[in-house]
Amino acid sequence: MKNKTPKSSQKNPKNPKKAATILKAAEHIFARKGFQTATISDIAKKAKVSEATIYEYFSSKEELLFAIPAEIIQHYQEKNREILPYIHGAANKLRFLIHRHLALYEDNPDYANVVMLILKGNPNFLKTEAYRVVQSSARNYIEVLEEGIKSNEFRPDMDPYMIRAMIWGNIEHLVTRKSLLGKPENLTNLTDTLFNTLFNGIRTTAEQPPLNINVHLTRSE
Amino acid sequence: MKNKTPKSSQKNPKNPKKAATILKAAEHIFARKGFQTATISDIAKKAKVSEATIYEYFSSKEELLFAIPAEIIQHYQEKNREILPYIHGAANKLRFLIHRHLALYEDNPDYANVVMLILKGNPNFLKTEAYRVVQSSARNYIEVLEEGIKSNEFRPDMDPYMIRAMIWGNIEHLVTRKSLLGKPENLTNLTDTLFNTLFNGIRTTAEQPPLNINVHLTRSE
Amino acid sequence: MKNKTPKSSQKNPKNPKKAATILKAAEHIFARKGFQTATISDIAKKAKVSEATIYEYFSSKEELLFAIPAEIIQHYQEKNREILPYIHGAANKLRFLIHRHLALYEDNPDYANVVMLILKGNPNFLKTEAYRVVQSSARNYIEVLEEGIKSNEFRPDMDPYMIRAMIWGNIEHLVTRKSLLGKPENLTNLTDTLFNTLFNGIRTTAEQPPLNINVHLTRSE
Amino acid sequence: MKNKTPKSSQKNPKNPKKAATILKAAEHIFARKGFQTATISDIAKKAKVSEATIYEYFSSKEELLFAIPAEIIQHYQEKNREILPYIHGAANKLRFLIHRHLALYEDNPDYANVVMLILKGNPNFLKTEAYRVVQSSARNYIEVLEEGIKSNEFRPDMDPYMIRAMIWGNIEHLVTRKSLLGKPENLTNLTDTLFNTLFNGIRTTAEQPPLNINVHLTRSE
DNA sequence: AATGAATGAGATTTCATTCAT
DNA sequence: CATGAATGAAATCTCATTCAT
Repeated sequence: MKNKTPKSSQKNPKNPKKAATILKAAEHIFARKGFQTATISDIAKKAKVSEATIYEYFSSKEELLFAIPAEIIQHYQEKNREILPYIHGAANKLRFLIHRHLALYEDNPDYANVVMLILKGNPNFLKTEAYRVVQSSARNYIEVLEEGIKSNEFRPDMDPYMIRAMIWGNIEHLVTRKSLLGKPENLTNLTDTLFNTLFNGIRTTAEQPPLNINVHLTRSE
Repeated sequence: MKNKTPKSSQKNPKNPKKAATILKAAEHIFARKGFQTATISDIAKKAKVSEATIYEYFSSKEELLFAIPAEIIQHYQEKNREILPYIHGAANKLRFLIHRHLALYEDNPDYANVVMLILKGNPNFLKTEAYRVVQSSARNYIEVLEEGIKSNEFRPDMDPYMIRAMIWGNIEHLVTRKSLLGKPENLTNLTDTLFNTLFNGIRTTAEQPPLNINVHLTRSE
Repeated sequence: MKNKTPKSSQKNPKNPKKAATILKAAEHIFARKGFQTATISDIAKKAKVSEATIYEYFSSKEELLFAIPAEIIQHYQEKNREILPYIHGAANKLRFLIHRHLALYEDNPDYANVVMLILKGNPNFLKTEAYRVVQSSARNYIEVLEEGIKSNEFRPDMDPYMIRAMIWGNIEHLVTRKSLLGKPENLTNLTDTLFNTLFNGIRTTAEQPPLNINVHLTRSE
Repeated sequence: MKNKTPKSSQKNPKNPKKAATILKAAEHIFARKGFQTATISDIAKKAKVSEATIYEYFSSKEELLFAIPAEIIQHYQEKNREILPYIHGAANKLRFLIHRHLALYEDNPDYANVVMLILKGNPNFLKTEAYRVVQSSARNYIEVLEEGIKSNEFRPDMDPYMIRAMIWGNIEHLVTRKSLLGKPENLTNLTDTLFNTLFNGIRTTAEQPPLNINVHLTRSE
């Protein structure tokens, strides 16, 4: 007789405004308490709804967590796709992507916390629709980097995937530090440093063995 | 997050061998199940001791978690400190550090999992003794980078902290990917790619700063 | 067991057709899921009405359950009362009752499930109007059995209540088996077996010790 | 990472006495409140242990329920098997089984409640080990009935399975009535009524096969 | 008359942790 | 030293039920 129906992970958006309220509350609480420590009760209180109401909109605590990035990342990627074509040159595009990436986290510190401290460590997130969008936004980098190679702006021997890992890793490292230590107060300011370092490397130009050309002017006798 | 009275965080190492067994078991279990999902019972079973015995050696589940990196990171850093002086040139030292860093995670995949997916998201880890060692190992990078500036191997205008973030972030990004997706099968192989990119940047050589041409006009007698 | 204020147990039959639809749906769901496991939501879906509508017709889940037998048993008993007078002889009447009893469950397997697996275990059902009708239908048996005693068809020393318990128990046992195990595929076919066994007992006739009467004819001297 | 181990439904009998205490408490509470209405908390209070302790011994509320009949039915059946061989004649054996059956419930009214009102309606019970024993005890009846046919004590045309259904159903009907209505105060007293009715039927003796009268005419000398 | 939306009210279950032996 | 046994303390999640529209 027992017969659990496999709960539909898609709840009807009865009242989209309330869903958004709950999501914001969840983001706030998760960002401060972590996933396990945060309770549905905390979130319900913050959102000023009953706990049961949360379950009307999200079928589990984890689904609630995973729903947090969905909209923001979607919007982020759409805007990227919209603007990129207007930017000239792969290097400029790359700088733009880096800036956007940093701004995303700078403008949404709670979101940054949730992503860096909670979602990144949760393998189930990989199965999420939101993660699909993350992947698609990662492709931006690859496309721009390949464009730069074609246009001769970037070294042809570089591996776009490695470069992306470098950028992505750098950004996430900075964001995580900010989340945990508050240290790099401002993130977007670092856009140029990051870009320039990546673009030029750290080798001192002087290091490039200067060509010493000794020209001996000899007076012809 | 939860922050109970910190108890005697130093338990008598009654039987160091058993402590090590427990730690290995914990690493194994945590790596596979995550912190919350893993149970003391799981770990006890794996270590073939009773749950109560675990509490003889570690005063809480979280302390057990934090104890995992202690030894490995200590040993890692000591070896770094030991070898570094024998390496000539900041660039070579930097390459060495990157290699060691990648090897650390490559050689200890369970440890990598624990660090990337669990510890990084736990703010309490920052208060840990082990984290102190992590910080000290982070200083290696700064020292080497500063040495490189002094020795004119690296650009004087670069920010060592930013460069370190770049390297560190890149490495952790790669390691996390490997933990979650298994993707970069081999990590240490990437040492040179990472180093070279960082060293030379991605700008095509054609656009590199113009050669310095020193013209010495010598009057021939 | 739980016994909340009994509310207005008589709801206005706003739309009798809809009430019937809901009842059929409830019977279907309860029969398959049991009382606790079945949800109002399940029933609402099956009946294609909203959950709130169910509460327009039935004031609680339990009242809904108890409403299921009401009509069917009423109709069953009315028909019994109607036909019985036309049957000649207590034995024939008894056979008729058994047949009807078996047919009731055979023709309504969902109803059989609900009665055997759910209602029988619920003490609150005894306070129900429907149970009153069950009792009155039980009286049929008593009346017929007593008639049989009077008419000398049945042993005068038998206890009608015990006999009824025997019949009733036998039938319910068979029906329950069918509900749970599907085993006696056909129920009404068993009417005669049941009746004959009851009527004749299981003692072999040969077993009745033959009376040996020795008659000595003596010639008077 | 999530990885629920499929709980072993066999818990170590750490302390058999405590397990028995819990079982008795559960029987008591379930008998009075029904399965759903009874709470683990109720049972824990009655057994004077914590709720968690109950879960040390039984892995779920339902398993706790199913554990109730295990021992009692086992013991019941063992005793039956032990005594049966000493009884002479199928009829006597049958009377014995009926008596034992009634006594089982008479002597354990809480147990009777649990079986009649709760277990009988739970299809999962059929998958239970205890149910296996019930089945084996049901086989007693069949064996005795078949023996009676062979020995010519019982009619050869009777269906043992039907007869068993009759007895079993009758008994359960009486026990259920007693559980719900308290009505047949005494159960074992009914043994003979039940047996005799079954044995002789309810047909009036007048209609029974005519007596055999042997008349020996002897000529006196 | 019908229902979408909201929630009150708990119960089961899980573990980390303790303590007496 | 080691551990078997016991439990305190919550948290998630489920539904029957209500009410405003």
